[in-house]
Amino acid sequence: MAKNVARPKNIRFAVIATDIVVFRIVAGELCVLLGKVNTSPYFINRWGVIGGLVLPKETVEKSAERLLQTKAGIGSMYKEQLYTFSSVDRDPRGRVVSVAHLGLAKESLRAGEGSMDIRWVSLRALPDLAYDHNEMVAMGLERLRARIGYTNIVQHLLPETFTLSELQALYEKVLNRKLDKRNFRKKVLKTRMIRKSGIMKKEGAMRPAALYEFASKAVKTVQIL
Amino acid sequence: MAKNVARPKNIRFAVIATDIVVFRIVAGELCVLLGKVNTSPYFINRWGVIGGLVLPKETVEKSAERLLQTKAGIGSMYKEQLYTFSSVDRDPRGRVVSVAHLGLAKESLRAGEGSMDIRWVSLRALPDLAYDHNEMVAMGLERLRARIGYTNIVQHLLPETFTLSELQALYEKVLNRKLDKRNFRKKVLKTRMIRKSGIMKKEGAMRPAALYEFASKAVKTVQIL
DNA sequence: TCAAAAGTGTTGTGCATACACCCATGC
DNA sequence: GCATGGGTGTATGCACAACACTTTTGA
Repeated sequence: MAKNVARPKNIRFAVIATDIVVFRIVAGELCVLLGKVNTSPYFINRWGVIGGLVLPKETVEKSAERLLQTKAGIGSMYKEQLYTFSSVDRDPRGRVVSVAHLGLAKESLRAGEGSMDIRWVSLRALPDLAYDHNEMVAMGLERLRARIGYTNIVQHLLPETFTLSELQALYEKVLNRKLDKRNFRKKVLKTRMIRKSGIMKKEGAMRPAALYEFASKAVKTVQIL
Repeated sequence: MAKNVARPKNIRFAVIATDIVVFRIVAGELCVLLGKVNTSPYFINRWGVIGGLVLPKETVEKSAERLLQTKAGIGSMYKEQLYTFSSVDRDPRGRVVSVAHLGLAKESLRAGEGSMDIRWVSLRALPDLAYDHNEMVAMGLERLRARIGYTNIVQHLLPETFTLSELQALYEKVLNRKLDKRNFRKKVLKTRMIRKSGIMKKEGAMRPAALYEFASKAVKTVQIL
């Protein structure tokens, strides 16, 4: 290496944190998981995504998992790294570098029910969040939109079995636009990423719908849209 | 938030670092910038990508810029965040969380010339690197490959003006496969991401080639391949 | 006139889009 | 028999892949 640069006396000046932008469909709406933030005097009763400090003996991924568990009572879910936010003044209390994650939760999952401090909030009614969390949510949504077009990660927002109409509705929610039913079915079946479960869904006074399941739980890239 | 977790007595246990995987075409080969790593007794005379500690008053992006400047004498270049590596034992000396970046350098750029500690190394002859740097390089290459297919970032590997054959050769180097000349030209021109500069390149006993330039310096997403 | 790279079009095939009606069920 | 969502096919145009020869220049 060329030359040594002046080093700060204390090289451990920063705190490492992680934040998780968790999406989930709730009552037909694409929602994000928020928790109350109270870091007086800077943020009083604001909302923010779930996050917290990384511990000395855990990776940021493990930390994200632990924080979801302890702060929102959520078990395991699909997660991927999103972006690392390192603005010097992103936390008014001091230097905090946060590794943001994208998380996807199934509708069946229950989190923070009964708690006043944890809520699923529709993206169409997103408040001003603490810190740079609005930016994180925007980035998470952008990433989700991109990735459902070429991977099978939507499965993490769906139950084990689902109808094609439900799958299409989910794509439409995430992409925020209508899709053609026949073309959607052709495309999604052509990828072979889903297959018929063999079971039918009977519900109400309607023709029963075939229930499908994902062929592989591993994240795969396939051209869908 | 639900409950408080036990916090470590010193929450500032970690060091934040950044590493930059810089690609550049050198003599027709796709190369990556490496520097000598000597962290006795763990790594003696190994190679690794350029990196170092983030300072208290800089973002990781600024830090990457500074480190490239001071360690390799490189000015500004295109950079984007790649991934944050946080394995607990990725650095044998202690906990270091590193935010890796992807960098692209033009062939005209000179770095570390004359230094024994800085080298551009062909990807086809990549040695065992220090830390988790092989993983970083692999991830950087994967990202570059994906992104040249749908953005105009190749421009950062090219001089201001270039011929279509040079552009195609670059795509072939990065993707490591041959492309059809006529189809390549049609596709790349259809995106309108490049345009004729109006100048011709005369060289040797050959038909002169039209020189092209990028229409926009901003990173844009366009369907290319 | 030769060597070396630049430049250029057509055709077939498959894929995407647009679009509307019948089906199965429970009440 | 009606209301509700489930399920299906075709025609058209567009995009992509495969493919080979002529042009321009300097030596």
